[in-house]
Amino acid sequence: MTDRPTLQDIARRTGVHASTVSRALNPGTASMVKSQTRSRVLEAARALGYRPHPLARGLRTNRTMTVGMVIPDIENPLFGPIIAGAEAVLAESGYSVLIGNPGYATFPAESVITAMLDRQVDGLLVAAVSRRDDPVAAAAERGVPMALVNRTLDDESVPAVVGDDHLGIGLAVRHLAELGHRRIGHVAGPSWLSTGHGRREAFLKWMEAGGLAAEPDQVEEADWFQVEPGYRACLALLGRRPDLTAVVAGNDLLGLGCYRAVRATGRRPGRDVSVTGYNDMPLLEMMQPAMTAVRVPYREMGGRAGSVLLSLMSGQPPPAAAVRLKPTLEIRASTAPAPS
Amino acid sequence: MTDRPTLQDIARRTGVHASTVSRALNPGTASMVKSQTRSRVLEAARALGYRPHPLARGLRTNRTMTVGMVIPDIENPLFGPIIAGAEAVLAESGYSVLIGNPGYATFPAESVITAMLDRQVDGLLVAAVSRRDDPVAAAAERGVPMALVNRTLDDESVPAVVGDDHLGIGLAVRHLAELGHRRIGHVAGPSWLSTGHGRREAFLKWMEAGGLAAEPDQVEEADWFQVEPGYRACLALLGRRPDLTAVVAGNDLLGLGCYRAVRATGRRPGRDVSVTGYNDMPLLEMMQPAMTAVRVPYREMGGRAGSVLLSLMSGQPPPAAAVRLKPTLEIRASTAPAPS
DNA sequence: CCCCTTTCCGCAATCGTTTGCGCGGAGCGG
DNA sequence: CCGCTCCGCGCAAACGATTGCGGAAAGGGG
Repeated sequence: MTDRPTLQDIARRTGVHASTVSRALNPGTASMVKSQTRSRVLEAARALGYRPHPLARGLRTNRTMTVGMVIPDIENPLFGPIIAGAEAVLAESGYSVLIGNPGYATFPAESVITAMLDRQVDGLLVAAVSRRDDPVAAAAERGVPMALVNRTLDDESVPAVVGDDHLGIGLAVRHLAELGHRRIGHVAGPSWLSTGHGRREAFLKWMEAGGLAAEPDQVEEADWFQVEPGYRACLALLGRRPDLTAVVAGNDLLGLGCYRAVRATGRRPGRDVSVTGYNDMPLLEMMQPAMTAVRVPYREMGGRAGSVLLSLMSGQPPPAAAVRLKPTLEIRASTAPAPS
Repeated sequence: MTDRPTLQDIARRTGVHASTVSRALNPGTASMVKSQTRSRVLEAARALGYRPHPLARGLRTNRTMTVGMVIPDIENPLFGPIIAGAEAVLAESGYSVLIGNPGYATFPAESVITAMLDRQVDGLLVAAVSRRDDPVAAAAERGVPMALVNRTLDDESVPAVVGDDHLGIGLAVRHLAELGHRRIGHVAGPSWLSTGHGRREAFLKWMEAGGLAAEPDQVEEADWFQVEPGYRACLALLGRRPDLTAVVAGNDLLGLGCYRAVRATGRRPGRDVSVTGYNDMPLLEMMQPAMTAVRVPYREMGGRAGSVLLSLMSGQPPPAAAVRLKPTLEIRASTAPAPS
């Protein structure tokens, strides 16, 4: 609040011109200044506690050292680690993170994005994207450096950092197969999201690869990645196919919905019907039964996305393909040998 | 990315001076310009799609329309709703939210705060504060508009929006008393946090008020608001006082730790020993048994904090006392009549 | 001894807004 | 008809940094 020292102050103190001070302080132009005067400038700057004024600098250089991060619903615990990972990496390079939360209806994603661009952010990190998302693609088209996190566009026209869903679902299916399960169902997430779609495809592929039956009626789609829709979908699935001995859920919350559905049919999850989750969110191990789940490294995902964005902003070409992080399988009590 | 229209462009188009355009566009100075020219200016501005350049404006006015938000560990699901609530309210008034995450050891809170002040934020929202937090108090002393969320300072020298812990603990204790419990224990959070401290004090007060025994050995403090510390603390508590029939936990996670501790003594939570949580985080109702908990309106808390900050930034005096939001009690299966 | 190159640094413009100041003209009272 | 007060608007100076350009001094080669 008290007025901070400016370049002029340092200039007066050292008897040189402000432009020289600027050059001395800026690593890129430091070589244009005699090392002796440079050190005098640095000394004075340190003594006065000089901090470059970000707005003045940004006005001149068109860089704000700020990136925008668009998160669909922050309330989802999933995004905490992603934000934390990204923020840590970006802060390391001096960037700050502006977060925007397209509300349920209040602020559509488009307005959040334009608001951020108006604010002259240097780049964008978008966690909220459907398989075809026009505002996002449009912004990318306009040359704004940007990276997607967690979900991606169908055409992969924008660099993205996501989990390797194919691998992850494979871990779950193979684990169940090894336990002797042969009739396995899938409660899928919304097919208009890359995660919902991709995991469903992966499920069918892996079932086939394992020589297991993969009829269309073994898959039921939930409207949304939440407990209640998972419950309804799984209830429909089990009603149709009471012979299933295991269910691969597209998401942890869907998995919890499956618990309820299994119980509703008078059976016990983890004993009569095995269930696997996806994401491995916190406290999953506290459920009864503790849920076996595919663990996605979300914090690392945020960090990698930050790195990708950094390299984009420094002018480097985008990576050829989406970065896919390898998941692991956390085996707990919700999966057991198939009842014979 | 493509160069945006400036005041000059509008000025040229309407044949007036740029300063007139500025006045016409600015609500505060709009009365200084003839309404006819004003409407011509507005028309041209709309036609060109003019957006004021935030950096240029900020440089001149010393206002960035940005507030910083300091969150201790974003990974904690607790903070999602707080962020969402604050962001929604602030966005309504045109403010953007910059988030800072003092890492475990990488970036201390102080450096995060100074980084934000360097960026010329107009105000600060701090969710990470211990009962005595010097960097925070110092920044407030310097006149930076700021509000605390969720936790507060002992001396309440800084405006804060928190939950009413006294009321909340009262709900839990009275509920248990009505169920016939008379020997109730408390697993407290860290006493150096206002939440941990306040809830412990409230517990003792309410026990006394209810005519129930409140010996010091009925309280055990956990190192941290997490499951594992809660487990250890509750184990110690039950080891010392096997006669307790109920435990009030300082936090949901501590409550989950209590579940484990109760089971470790060969009893069943919710049947032999009742347990209450605090916060009512998502999925608590999915636990076995579903946990009775005091629900704190976190989203509203974030929103209120945003409002307080807005009024501070508009120059109004700080509210006399901390805003305390009323909690409610969600009664579930982890509390039952005391065994006779 | 002269000229050319290099090194170091000052000058001033620039980024896009806001705002104090002053000026011309219109309106009005005397 | 003069002088006063407003009203509406232009002028130019900020805000604090970066950067192209040019100039002075120093150094080196012929």
